[in-house]
Amino acid sequence: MAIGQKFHLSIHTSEEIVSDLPPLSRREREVMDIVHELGDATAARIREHMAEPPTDSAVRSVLRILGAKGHLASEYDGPRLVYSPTIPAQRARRSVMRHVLRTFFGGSVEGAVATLLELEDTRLTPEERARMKALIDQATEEGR
Amino acid sequence: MAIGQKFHLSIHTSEEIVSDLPPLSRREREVMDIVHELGDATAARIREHMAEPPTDSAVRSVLRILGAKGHLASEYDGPRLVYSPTIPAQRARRSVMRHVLRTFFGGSVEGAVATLLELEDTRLTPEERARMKALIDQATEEGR
DNA sequence: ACCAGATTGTTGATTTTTCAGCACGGTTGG
DNA sequence: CCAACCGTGCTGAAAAATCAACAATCTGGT
Repeated sequence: MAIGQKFHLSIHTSEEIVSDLPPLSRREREVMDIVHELGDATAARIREHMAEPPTDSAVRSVLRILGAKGHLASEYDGPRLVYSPTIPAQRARRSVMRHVLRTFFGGSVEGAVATLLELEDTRLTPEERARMKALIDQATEEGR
Repeated sequence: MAIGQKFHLSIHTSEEIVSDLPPLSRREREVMDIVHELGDATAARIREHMAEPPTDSAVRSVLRILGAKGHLASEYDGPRLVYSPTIPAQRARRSVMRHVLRTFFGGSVEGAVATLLELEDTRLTPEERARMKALIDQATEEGR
């Protein structure tokens, strides 16, 4: 992708309608996911997390493009660049949840919660359980 | 993509590790999402749901490729083909949730539930509320 | 039987994505 | 000082994805 080029504002594709940022290719999305998971990360660290990592320089290319597209911000930490999502984490979380809720659960919050609770590796402490119930009541109180 | 070709089993990219099916390109993912949302659908109906739909024949190309890749199954309903996901809905739901949970919520079920409940358009009936609380207790009882 | 319109699959050209090679700058330690 | 590294960004070539045009097939109505 020619870096300087104009992005004609569009579409999602899946998973997000991250505002009006250009859509992501496959590799780009993989990288974005990793950065979201890590919070922020260097090129090397990102590469470590890839299932079938290409060359180091290839990873950097993707990072540069993601920067140009406005999906990633970068900052120097000593000698090396650290990348992080431009979209605030909370907003990204909501956006993904909204999309998943709609696409896979027909909008049913209950269905989504049920699936979350049924995941094999779900372990709840009594505190979590209590807080979650409280959240449910609270949501209702607030007119939801 | 050459249709007859071998897919060397791999990776997700995001959103899912749908088993060992080949990964999805951007358009392909968009189409898959639509099919998941609709349950099943014809080419025309899928096209209607696209934000910036290409030609009808372009959509069909994608559908055919998704079929070849094993992501979609198709069946004739009278004159026309109806497409549906090969992966059972419940399995797809779990898979996506697992991915989102890990990528965006650091594995915190509580965090995910909180976001679900805070979505603007979340409206709960008293029954739903009650059932969700029951689900929480139930999950715990079952050693989770 | 025939036609108009709709549905499907194929092909090949164009655009995008993916990736490795290379060159440059900065750091470290011998 | 200068070699051996590490990190960075650019460039261009190979691979994949995207898409429209086309031809074939089927449907239903006249």
